[in-house]
Amino acid sequence: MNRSLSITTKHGLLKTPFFMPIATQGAVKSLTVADLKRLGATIVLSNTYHLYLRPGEKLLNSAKGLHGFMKWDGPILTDSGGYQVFSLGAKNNNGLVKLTDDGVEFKDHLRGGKHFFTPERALEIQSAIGSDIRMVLDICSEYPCTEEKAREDMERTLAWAERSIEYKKKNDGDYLLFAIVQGGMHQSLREECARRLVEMPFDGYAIGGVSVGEPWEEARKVLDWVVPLLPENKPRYLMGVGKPEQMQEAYRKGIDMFDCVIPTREARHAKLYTTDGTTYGEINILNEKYSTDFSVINPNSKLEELQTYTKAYLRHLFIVKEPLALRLATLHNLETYLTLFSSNSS
RNA sequence: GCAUGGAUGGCGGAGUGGUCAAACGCACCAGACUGUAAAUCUGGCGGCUUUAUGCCUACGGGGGUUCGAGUCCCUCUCCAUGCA
Repeated sequence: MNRSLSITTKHGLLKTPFFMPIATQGAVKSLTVADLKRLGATIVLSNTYHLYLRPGEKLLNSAKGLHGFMKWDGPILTDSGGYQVFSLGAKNNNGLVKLTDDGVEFKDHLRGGKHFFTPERALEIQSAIGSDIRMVLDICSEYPCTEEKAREDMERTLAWAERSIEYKKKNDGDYLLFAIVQGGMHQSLREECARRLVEMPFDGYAIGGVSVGEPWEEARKVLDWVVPLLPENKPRYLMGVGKPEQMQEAYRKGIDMFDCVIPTREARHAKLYTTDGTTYGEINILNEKYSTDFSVINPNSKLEELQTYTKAYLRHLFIVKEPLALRLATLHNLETYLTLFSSNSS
């Protein structure tokens, strides 16, 4: 079953399934927009919290949004900052984040200043960014999480989803709004959350609260509980997952959209994700055995640099800390990730 | 030739009588990373042993003092600086 949907956005038509390279701060680290086009990226993901801190809404407004600023003319999806509540706060329990029913108070990680995000505020900032697909502010339960805490997070996520819908109705609504299913690793919560969200008129539904440290088996179960409850005709987005095989499995289970920091972050850490078109592998290019491996980085690449430069050369660039290493590795991993579904969807 | 100060692991550099196979860097080897506080973090890094609170060899060479020396003494070699 080759599930495929079309998603219409202000900046073009998207065809699922697809992977979204992550441009948290308005750039896919080490790449240009032209690189992204060459790689065949159709959409990028950016981040409300980070862009709110820098460059800030005011500048984004005068730059004609993130599209105008970074010169990407395709669709942009923005995460709401919900994940930063988790990664800056809940995950470390460092007092940077305080949750209430109304919203979340942050101490930002740069200057320590206080900020208050509500679901409405998160959408307001996303409007300054001008993203095509906007995520509701949610609460990502940590792993592991008691049922009691997961329910509290879920109830807030649901209430915030409702408020987000209201906000969209009252304001310029020329964008797609996605809800996020939470509920930890608890089947009843996940199912309840999905059912209640589906009753609200969202343009798409994401599954959040996975890839937070749980074994893949757990995430797989969440997919099995939630996906059947989501509407067939609306896009389903699995947030933050994952390894190539995990994404393909999730696609088979009915997921349409993916994002993950793995290809870009790990590229900068010298891990290369390889494929021969059917199977996937990982190599640490820093390993000594590549010091004399003069085979090219990827003979099947559509990028000239990847079928020219050798592995031994790339390893050398990493060792001497040449910035070109980060760029080549990032190009390589994204190419692998962006061709993940090219055989399934035709 | 005299005087003074040095000589420590691949390199730099701690250490002045025991808890030193030797801090900390660097280099090297390996691992981690899943809605990016991440060009980051973790581990290893004399030899042997599967492991170890294990054994062996080690702080320029040789000799000595001491229960015990990288640390104290004598001597040799080399290096640096100063004076002849």
